[in-house]
Amino acid sequence: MHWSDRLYRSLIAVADLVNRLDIDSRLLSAAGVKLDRALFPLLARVAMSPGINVAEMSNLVGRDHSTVSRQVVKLEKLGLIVRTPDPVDSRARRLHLSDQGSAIMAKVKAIRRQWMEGHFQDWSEKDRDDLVDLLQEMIGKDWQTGIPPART
Amino acid sequence: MHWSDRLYRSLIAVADLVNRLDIDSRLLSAAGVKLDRALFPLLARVAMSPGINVAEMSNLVGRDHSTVSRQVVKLEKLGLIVRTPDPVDSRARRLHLSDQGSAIMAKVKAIRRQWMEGHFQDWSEKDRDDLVDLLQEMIGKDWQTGIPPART
DNA sequence: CCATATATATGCATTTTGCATATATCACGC
DNA sequence: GCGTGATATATGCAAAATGCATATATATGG
Repeated sequence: MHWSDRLYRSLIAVADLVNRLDIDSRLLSAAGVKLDRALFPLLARVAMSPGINVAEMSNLVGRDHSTVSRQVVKLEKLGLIVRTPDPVDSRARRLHLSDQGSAIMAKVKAIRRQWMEGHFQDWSEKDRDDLVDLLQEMIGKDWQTGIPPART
Repeated sequence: MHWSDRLYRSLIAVADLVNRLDIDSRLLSAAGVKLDRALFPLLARVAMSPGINVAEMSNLVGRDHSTVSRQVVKLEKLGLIVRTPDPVDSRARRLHLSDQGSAIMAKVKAIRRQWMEGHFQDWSEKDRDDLVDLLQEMIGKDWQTGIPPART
C-alpha cells in the first residue's frame, strides 16, 4: 500500500477516536461534565486556543459560522466561557474559558493524561517523543495548500 | 508542555483536518462528487473497511446505530454502496462500495495522494515513513482501555 | 426450547445545521 | 474624510441529522 494511503487510514482512525472521545459519556461524566454533544468539542478548542473568535473557530471545525455563533452563546450562558471584546477589532469577540470552564477542562485533562500514559506505557520514550514531534511537524503545515480554490 | 498535551493538540488538529476534508466541497467537486455532508464520511469508511456492518460503523464513528442505519440506506439508494447478506449471520448485512462508489473513491484517492505528496515533498523519506509507522502503531492499540466505566 | 443478546429498521420529538439576511466595523483606495 | 467591498457576528427559518424507544429477526448459550 502507498504510504499516503496508510497515512490517510491512520488520520481517519485518529479523527474517529477524537470524535468519540469528544462525546464520550464515560470520560465526561468522570470529569463531572454534562454537556450537549455538540458543545464539548467547541469547549475543548477554546481551551486549546484561548482568544480564538467565532470565525476562526468555524474555519477550524468546518461548520458554518452561524452554527458556531449559536453554540458559543450556549457555552457562555452555561458559564463555561467568556467573550471579551477584541482590543483591536471591535467587530470580534475573543473567547476564553471561564473559571468554571477551566476547572472542568482541568479535570478532563487529568483524566486524559492518565489514560494516555496507560496507552503508551509500553512504548519507548524515544518512539513516543518522535511521534509527537513528527505529528506536530505535520499539522503545523498549511494543509489547505494544493486544494483547488474557494469553498461553495 | 507535557508530551500528552502536545500529542492531544496534534490529535485534535488531525481530527479537525479530517472533518474538514470529509466535507470539503472543493475536494468533492474536484472528484465530481455531490453528496450530503453526513454521507461522505460513511462512504469513506466503507471504502476503508469493506464488509463493515452498521453496528461496527456506528461504534467506529460514534453515532447511534439508528442514525447510521438510515444514512447507509441513503448511500445504497444513491447507488454508492451495496449491502450483501452476511454469510455467517443472517441478521447482519455487509457493506461494500458499488462500482459507482468505487469510481468516486478512486478519484478522491488520486486527488488526496497528489495533495499529500505536495504536503510532504520537503520531508525526508525516513521522517515520513517513521511518522506513518508510529501512527499506525498508535492507532492499532485499543484506545478504549483505561477509560473509567460508565457511571450514569 | 427458552431467555438473553445482537443486528437492523423505523416512528417521533428534539437538536443541529446551513443559508439568507441584517448590522456593525474594518481596510483601503480616492 | 468618504465611499466600497470585505469581515465578524447574530438571527429567522426550513431542512437535515440525531438519539431514544421500540419492533422484528436472528443468534447464542444454557
